[in-house]
This record gives sequence, C-alpha cells and structure tokens, in this order.
Amino acid sequence: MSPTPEERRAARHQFGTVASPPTARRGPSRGSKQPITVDAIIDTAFGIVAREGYDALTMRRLATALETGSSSLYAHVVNKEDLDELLIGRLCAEIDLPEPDPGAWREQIVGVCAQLRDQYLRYPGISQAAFAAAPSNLDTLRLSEGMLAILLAGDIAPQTAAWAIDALTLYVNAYCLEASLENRRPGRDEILRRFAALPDTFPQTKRYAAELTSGTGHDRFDFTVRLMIDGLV
Amino acid sequence: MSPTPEERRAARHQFGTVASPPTARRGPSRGSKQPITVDAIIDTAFGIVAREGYDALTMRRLATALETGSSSLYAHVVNKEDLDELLIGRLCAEIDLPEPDPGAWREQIVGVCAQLRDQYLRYPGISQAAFAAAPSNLDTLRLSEGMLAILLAGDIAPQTAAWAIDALTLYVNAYCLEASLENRRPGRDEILRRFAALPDTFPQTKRYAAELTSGTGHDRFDFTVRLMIDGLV
DNA sequence: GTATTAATACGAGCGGCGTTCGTATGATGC
DNA sequence: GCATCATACGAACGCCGCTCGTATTAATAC
Repeated sequence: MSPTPEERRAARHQFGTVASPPTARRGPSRGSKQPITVDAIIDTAFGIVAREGYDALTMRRLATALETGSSSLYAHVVNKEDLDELLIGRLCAEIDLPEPDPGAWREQIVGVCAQLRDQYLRYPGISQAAFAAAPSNLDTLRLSEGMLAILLAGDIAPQTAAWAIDALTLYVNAYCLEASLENRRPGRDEILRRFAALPDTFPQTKRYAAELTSGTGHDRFDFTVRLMIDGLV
Repeated sequence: MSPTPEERRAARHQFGTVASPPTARRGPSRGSKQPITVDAIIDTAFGIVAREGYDALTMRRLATALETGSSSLYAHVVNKEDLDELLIGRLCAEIDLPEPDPGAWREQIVGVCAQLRDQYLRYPGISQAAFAAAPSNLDTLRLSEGMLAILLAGDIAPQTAAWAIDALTLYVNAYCLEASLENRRPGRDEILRRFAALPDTFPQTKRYAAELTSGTGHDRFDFTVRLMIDGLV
C-alpha cells in the first residue's frame, strides 16, 4: 500500500522522505490522460494562484483545471490546509541560501528576505497560507536554519538571532499580504484627495499626506528590513 | 429616507457623521424584541469573536445570535467586509492616544502598540480583518494621526515617521494573527521533540532549539517593537 | 488464463458560506 | 382610514470543503 496523504504529510514534518519504494502504478488511467500526482497538483495550484490570486484557489477550481472531480484530490492531499502547506513548502524550497559570510551577514539576510518577498509576490495572496503554515515543516525549517546560520556567523547572540528571524519572516509575510490586497484599495491619488478633505482634527495626516502615501516599489520594505537588521548588535 | 448602509460607509471614510436626523423608528417590531441596529450588530459580533474566534463570525451565525435571519443584516451593513471594517474601526476607536510628550515618545509609541495588541488579542483572529481594512477609515486614521503626532514630537523626520507607523502596525497585525493561530499548532514540548529528531543537516536548529522556541508572554513582541523603535533617529 | 486484490478515480451529496430578491409587517403623515 | 415607506425576513442561488459508495484498472496469485 503506497503512503496515504496523511503519511506523506507526517514525513514532511518528522523525517526526510522515507523513500517509499516507487510502487508501480495501478488503477485507472483512462485514455491519454496522465495520472494525478502530488507534483501535478502543486504545479497546477501555483498556476491558478499566479494567474488569478490565492482566493481563486479552491479545491473544485483546482480539480477542474486537472480535468477531474474535487474528490479525487483527497487521495493525494489531506485537505486544503495540507495543500497550502505544500505550496509554502515548495516556495521555501526554492529560496537560495548563501554560504554564511561573517563579513556580509547583513547583505545576506536582506537578500534572503528579498527572495522570500519576491516569491510571495509572484503568487498574490499566498502569504495568507504562510501564516498558517506549521513551523515544523522541513522546507520552512531549512529556511530558518539558513537564516540562523547567517546571523550566527555575524556574531549575533543566539536568542537575538532567533527572535530576529521570527520578526523578519513575520514582517515579510505581512508586507506581502498587504501588497496582495492593494488592488482592492483606492489609488494613491484618491487617498490624497480624501486626506485633503479631512477635518482639522487630523492636522498631521493632512500636512504629511505625501509622506504617508509614499513608498513606491519596495522602499517601505527596504526601510523596515534595514530598520530591524541595523538594530541587531 | 434614512441612510442606506452604503451611505453610512461612505460617511466613515469621507466626513464626520452627517448626523442624520434620528428618524423615529418604523417598521415591524414583533413582540418584545428590540430592533436591530448597527451598534447591536457590532456588539453581538464582538461577543461571538471573543467567545469563539473570528472564523466563527459568519453572517448566519451573527443573525442567529440576534434572533433573526441573515438577510436582515444587510439592511444595516453593506456586506461582510463592511462588518469587518466596523469592527476594526471600533477597536481602533477605543485606543487611548496620549498627548505627545517629546521626552517620552518611545514609551508612548510602545504603549500605543501594546494597547493595539491587547485589543486584537481580546478578539482572536480579528487581525485577519485588520489587514483588509481600508486605510481611509476615520477611526483607523485617528490612530495613525495620533502615532504620527507622537513620533513628530520626538523629532523623527516625517518620512521616517510615516514608514515606521506602517511597519509597526503591520507587525502588530501579523503578531496577533500568528498568536491567534497558535492553538492549532503543536505545543512547545512537541516542537522541541521534533527539532531533536531532525537530521544533522539542521545543526543550528538542533543546537539552538531552546532559543528558537522561547518567548513566553510578549517577549518576542517587545523585542521586535523595541528593535524598530530604537532604530529611529 | 483466470480470479483476486490493491490502488486509483470520481459522481453525488452534505452542511455551510455570502448574498439577493420578493414579500410581509406595521408605525407614520395626510 | 389610507397610502407611504423604513424595516424585517424566508427562500433560494451559486459557491465552498469534504465524505462516501462505487466503478475502473493493473499487478499479482493461482
């Protein structure tokens, strides 16, 4: 009996893949349609999120894209939450972790955060899933292990390093989640107009409306990440 | 004609309440049941979230608690998103903003962040709604106005102050969102056990497992907020 | 060569969600 | 007394995640 989805999930949290013997395929494979695999599910899911955003990723929608029924997915994935974890896992797995260089730890950490940010932004809204992702997933642990190694090489105290990693990843998640919601909001011009129309009980907001609404590109992101990193010993 | 929910929402974003004349109540009011009002809806919603968490707050569930049908809510609230905004608005409205004291701006900002955190934590998961909340809501603007005033009094450059407020509120949101998901996760003991069972490709994680899983109470929160604030000029 | 068995696939259906629509209710102004 | 109109609400629509019973297929055992 090949591993159930539950067993696969457990393996992702506990040990490296048990390398279950690739049991020869059985079961129906009507016509030219290729069989459903976990990888195919993940690939298709990423496609949907990239094109239509995370909210469009439903089990039914995903099944339709795979030309099957939603119930078929549950033979490969425990539930939606499990699918989310698989997506976040793959995302983290693709982060390039540099060999720690004691003289360049700040740039290295900034680089990792930027990579993570760009991965999230490629798949709008997926950071929602990142918040729920369990901290014991092997792929996400690989990421924190790499960040920890960089900070330790930079002579940061272990406790400080651990909390800094938490703070940084939490901020990256939040920044990307907010960024993915930005299209639902009024544009900068509209906000400036509303700020100008505010009553005089909002003097600072009116006066510094430009500063409050500025931050094109990733200026705000860079500002905050640097703020945190420069504060480390 | 008394204001439609849409008009009420617009008022929250544009101008102070237009103080629509409190038209005497009309319509059915069968038996002793008191009429549905926006305030009653908000109060009941907070009760549900406080007791059962944000995910339990559905329009149907809310309507049931008010002893009515879900469709009745739409006479007072535009939609679920609007309800979320009302909740976040009230939450922000209850934050106590101190008179800016140039000599105590750090403590003042920390205090405001801690208040915000405690408000969010009182209603588990509600920070999900905070992410989506539009930045032009009057109650949330009052909060950022107050924080801006504190930072400016501390001689922080306007642009730095604006971005710092963004970073701080984003972090508070993220921290509280993660905190509300914590009960779904394995406890600290279980995580330590898993870390110990990791392969040797995770040397730092294994060695500093204690540091990585520490941070009872709000230690991690305090660490990060101080990290950001101390980095300001 | 045939029967057995395990793996896979999937349609139908359950309960719940946000939201809309048509209609009923009843206090108010004339 | 009657028309008006804010208010209230049941029924239904199209989604959602998920489960269950069953059908299909390929490897295996005899």
